[in-house]
Amino acid sequence: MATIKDVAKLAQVSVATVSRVLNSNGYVNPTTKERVNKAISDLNYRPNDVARSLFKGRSKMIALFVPDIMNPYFPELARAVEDVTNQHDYTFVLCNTDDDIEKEITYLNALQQKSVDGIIIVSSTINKEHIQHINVPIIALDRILSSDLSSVTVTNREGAKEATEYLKEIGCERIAHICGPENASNTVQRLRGYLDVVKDEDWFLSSYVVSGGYNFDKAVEVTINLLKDHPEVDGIFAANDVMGVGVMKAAQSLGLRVPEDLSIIGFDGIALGKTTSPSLTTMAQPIYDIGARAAEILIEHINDKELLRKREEFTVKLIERESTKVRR
Amino acid sequence: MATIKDVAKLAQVSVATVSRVLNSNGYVNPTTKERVNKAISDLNYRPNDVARSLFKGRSKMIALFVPDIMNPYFPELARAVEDVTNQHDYTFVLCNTDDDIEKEITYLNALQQKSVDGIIIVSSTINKEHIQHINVPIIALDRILSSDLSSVTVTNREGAKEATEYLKEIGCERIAHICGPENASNTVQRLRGYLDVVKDEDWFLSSYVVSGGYNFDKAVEVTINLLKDHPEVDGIFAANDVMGVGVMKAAQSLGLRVPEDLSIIGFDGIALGKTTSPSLTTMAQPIYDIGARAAEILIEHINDKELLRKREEFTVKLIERESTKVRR
DNA sequence: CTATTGTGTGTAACCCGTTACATAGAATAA
DNA sequence: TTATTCTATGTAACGGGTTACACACAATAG
Repeated sequence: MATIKDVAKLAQVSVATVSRVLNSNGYVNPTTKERVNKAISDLNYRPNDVARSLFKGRSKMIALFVPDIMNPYFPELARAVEDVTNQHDYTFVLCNTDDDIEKEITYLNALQQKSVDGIIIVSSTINKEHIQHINVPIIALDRILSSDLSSVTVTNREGAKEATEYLKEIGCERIAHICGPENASNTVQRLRGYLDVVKDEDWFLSSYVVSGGYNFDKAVEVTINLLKDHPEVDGIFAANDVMGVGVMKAAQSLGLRVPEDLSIIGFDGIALGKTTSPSLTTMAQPIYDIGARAAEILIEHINDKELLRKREEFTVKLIERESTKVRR
Repeated sequence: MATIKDVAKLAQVSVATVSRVLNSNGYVNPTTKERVNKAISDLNYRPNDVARSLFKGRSKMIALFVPDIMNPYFPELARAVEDVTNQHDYTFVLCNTDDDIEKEITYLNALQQKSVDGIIIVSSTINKEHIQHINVPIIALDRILSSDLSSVTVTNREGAKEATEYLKEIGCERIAHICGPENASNTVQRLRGYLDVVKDEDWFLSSYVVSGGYNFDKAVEVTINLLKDHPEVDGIFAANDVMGVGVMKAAQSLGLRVPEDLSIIGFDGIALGKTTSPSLTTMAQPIYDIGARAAEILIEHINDKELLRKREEFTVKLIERESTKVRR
């Protein structure tokens, strides 16, 4: 690979002049500039980003932490972050953390050593202390990690409330909830939204809430148990779509008709919900927009270290599909 | 951030000695070593990887090109590559190419400028010429890009043949095929496997093959048309699971029972196939293993520039689920 | 007892850019 | 006409590591 010295030699100028041409700063005589550009293209020269990074202390890389890219919520998020990242000439690094704090810390260190410019984090385990000594901008996504971090989230509680109310509206009289893992903040929010609607109903039982850990197989299993114990349940709000589809699978395996016998609503709005028969009604998040916005805010922080903390909250939107009865 | 000089000063040695301790090479007196290690931990020093990369000309980064991480086949692949990558202390860079050669070339250049150590590519557009002047090891995944590249693929043709034969065995008498996009090499292979079985059947019609572009919505659409034109079709081999689920959706929307009226088999073995009712019978690829193996071979190439080209082919395996009639 | 090898450490060049600073001629201002 | 500013370019330090080479002393060999 040609270096800036080779270009300088061929164009008969100093490396400083070549650098000026490359970065369009300082004075360069148009004739000289042309000579340098010719040398650059003749040698097919491309500046070494590593050397640049070393001097600048910045690497033009952005990392995204997700628990597991195999969870279908994350690919769209990752895609959004990558797209924005690329538009701004950053390179995108993906880190699967398994919500394992050890792995997260290892990544945090490795990325710092690589002078990564910023990190977007979806995590249930990282807290203020883990990141206080990190001098790279961090954005919390989907969940809030620390009071002094910018974040992009959604109206989990309100959305959950709306989902549950929707089930009531269409005529469900016993509504259960399959919630996520206890340690995730959005599990708590969505559960609260559900309880906001049902806790004062005379039919409400605490056993109408069971945890499916945001996991398909677990959701199938707990739903089967729930429906066996409580055949009166005619509506289920699943805290995410993966579990919503699990609930549908469970219902169908028990011979229940969806939505005639059981209405199901999910949360997230991932593509999976469109593939089932019947397709899944859901409270959809603008997943791509969330990821894109997080990346934009991160880049703002990178460009302006003094930028104040931002908190942005997207609203979720009901998508009526086939897993719920038609509104009367 | 502390530098090696700070450590050297604190430990009262030269930077060379610190470097020797860090890299465990050369002679270092045990006492000195201890002093250096103390200084390192006192300062919480971590070597700057950018400086290291500049000197070494290697960055400890590996990139994966996929058409689109939102296609559910790729997250598992990406996960595998990332896991292996991490085990060997590499950082994982994900690139969504949309099978757009412009984007691919842009990435190739950007990664070279970053001294990336190796690239794993899934692409239908990149060919020999695009990569001949690239001096970084490249592995072709899922599809073969160039005769001189190591690759990891699956037995597409044999798997397709087996899938089609399976439909025959369970009693299907008119078997159609929803194929992938024309430009993908595995589309061609899977189509050949299908034709190997059916081309000499007296019932076979060329209109039994339609393209669904590996896409859910497209597959739903073309299947509806196919089944309207050819109500005699009682078995469909979809070239991937996403389309297989689309076929199921189409069949159910037409009021057909699966598998009683129509048996459906997919290809890939992604998690999606387990979520539907009925669940999707498929020719499963060992997706994780494929990705992991590609990453391992890449690392072998990185460590040994003289390593000969390797061609590894994984076999696919029938997973009988509920979308096909039971074998008589 | 000298020659050789092993041990332990430091100096400085190198990787490849960027940029502060120096220099100098040309253009403009006073 | 002289002072000042603008234009144009070069030299060299710098970023933070790694390592070739030099040097010195200790241990072992002959």
